[in-house]
Amino acid sequence: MSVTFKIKQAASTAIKELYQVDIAPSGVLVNATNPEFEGDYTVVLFAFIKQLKKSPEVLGNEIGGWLVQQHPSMFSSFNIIKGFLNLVIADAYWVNFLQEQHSNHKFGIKEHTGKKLMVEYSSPNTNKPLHLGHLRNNFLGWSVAEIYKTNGYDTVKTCIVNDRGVHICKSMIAWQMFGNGATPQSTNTKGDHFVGDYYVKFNDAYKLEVEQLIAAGKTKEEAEKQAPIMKATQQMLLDWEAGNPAVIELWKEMNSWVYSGFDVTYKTIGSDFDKTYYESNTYLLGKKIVAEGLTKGVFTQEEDNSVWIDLTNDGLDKKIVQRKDGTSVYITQDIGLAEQKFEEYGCDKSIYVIGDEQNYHMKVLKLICQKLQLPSADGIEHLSYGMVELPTGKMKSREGTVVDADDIVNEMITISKQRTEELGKVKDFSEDELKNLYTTIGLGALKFFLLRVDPKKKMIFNPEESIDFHGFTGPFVQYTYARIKSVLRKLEDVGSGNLEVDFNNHSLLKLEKDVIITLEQFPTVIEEAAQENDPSKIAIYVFNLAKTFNSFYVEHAIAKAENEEKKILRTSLATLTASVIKTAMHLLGIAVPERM
RNA sequence: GGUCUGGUAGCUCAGUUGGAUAGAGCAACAGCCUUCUAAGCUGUGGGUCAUUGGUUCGAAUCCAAUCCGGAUCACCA
Repeated sequence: MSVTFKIKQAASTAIKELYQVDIAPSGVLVNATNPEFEGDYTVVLFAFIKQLKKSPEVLGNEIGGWLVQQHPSMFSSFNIIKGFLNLVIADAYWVNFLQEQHSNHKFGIKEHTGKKLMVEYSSPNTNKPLHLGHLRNNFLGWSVAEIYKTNGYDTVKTCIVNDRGVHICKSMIAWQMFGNGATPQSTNTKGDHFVGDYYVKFNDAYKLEVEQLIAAGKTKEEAEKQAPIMKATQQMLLDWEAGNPAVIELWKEMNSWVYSGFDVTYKTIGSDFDKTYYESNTYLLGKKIVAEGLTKGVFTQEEDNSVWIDLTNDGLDKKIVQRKDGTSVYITQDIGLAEQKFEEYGCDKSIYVIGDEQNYHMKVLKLICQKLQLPSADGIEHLSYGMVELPTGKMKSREGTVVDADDIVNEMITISKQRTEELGKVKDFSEDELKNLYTTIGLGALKFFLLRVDPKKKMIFNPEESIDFHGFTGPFVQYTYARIKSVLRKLEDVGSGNLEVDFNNHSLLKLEKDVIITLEQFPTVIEEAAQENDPSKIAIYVFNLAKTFNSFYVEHAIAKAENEEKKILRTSLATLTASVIKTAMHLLGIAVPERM
């Protein structure tokens, strides 16, 4: 149980005992004490003065006095400034906390709750390679799943691959026209990039044809419709849907190239999935649900046989759920897939990691599922994230301003190699160890950078300046970890004592206490991160912890502490800090090196 | 136009259900390595929290209006 919650409880009890008034613990506001005043945590009294008809001073003295008297092991003293009751937590309390947790490698990790979470993330198209925006998606999805795992959930990570449709056919047509039988192997190109190149070639050829048609007197609209390459593409989609063997064969082959490319990228960045759904298998889903919805009266059928739902009473629009030819539309497929997922896994909650341009779609999806009273409905949550933009604006593939995922990952690894070599601290590492270290640091920097920002907000990526290895970054936290481990290794050599020293009357130094207070907040932060589907809470926390520890580290010696008692205390402090950093970074998908 | 969303230091971002003099990092400037890893630490400067009004003991936070961005409003996925 967290300190702040204990304070809330104690204050609630105090008010009940002193004034016979019921105030729930959650109704007590507890903040960290402002650094200029004495105290660790502060109870804000303003909310109670009206109800209890006492001045803040009297109230503070009575509650503060009661707390110190009733819980001497927790509160050592108090003071009142205006309506703020500042509480000093007893050093013995903090020391006790440290003694209990210092060797607990699972500090902050909760027991299994039996609840199940599904996270759908990544969801690539198979016509081009991944870019920076996909990385944000992948890192968020993986991290959120891990955060829930730590909160006691069983998790299922899924991916829906958008493997069919016009965009795929574009790459296929371009390959038929310009490929001359080339393959990723024959050109020594990564499969997803290989196919992506033909997607670009398609667009170039299409643009040219449209220009020629316009020059021949067509309107822009006519030209776009009549361009031969576009007509061929649409014909190919029809052939695909009709099951034309040659088209299906080509489609399978080109997709397999893309998957082999994706596999490499996923392996590097650490994305993995328990279940992959393919849209080519799910795009016909939902018909049964439409039929059920019609009998339930949730949907209505028009004269042309198309089926609709009217959401105007919910502040939304009318939505089509089935075309007049009886085929499903996007939203219907999603409803069908939601049901299929629920039937297969029965998760309590299902988080969709999807860009914020689909906010409306996701709102409609959940609402329709609720109206249909599908069991999956209430568990649907949209983890909506903002776009990654460049200083010059949005990334546009046409203008060549897309930051390719493989490129940026490689660049980060290269930079981390340079920095590491400049510093020259790991010259004794083997080739493999060095390679691992560069990857750990490079990916750490990239993941931390993309996860440290509130997912809901769009973010700006400046290739020159954004990637830094100092300050609020992954490598800063990794470095703090490596430095602690270095100290601990030295302590092992000389043999450190255990915690059997009597700390009852031990008084903590300011910087020691700062670290312990921060450590104690970790479990609460993990809970908040899950509640809000927000890994940035973890990133901000772990940076703050590393910073606080570093301030302590430069000021006070651990291995060469003033006396044995201090040495043991600080060793356990460092041990727990390292452990929390490791756990927290893991929640972000970031590894921590023993040395760097 | 309707709906949603954002505007905080030169730049990138924090800021819990309203709480004390609005915080970090980067950049700038000034310091700290014969002592546990300087990818570190300490300090300085830097703000009309878009604007205006309202709610109250108290507003960056809540409400209203205005200004400026972005997303969305497909029988595409």
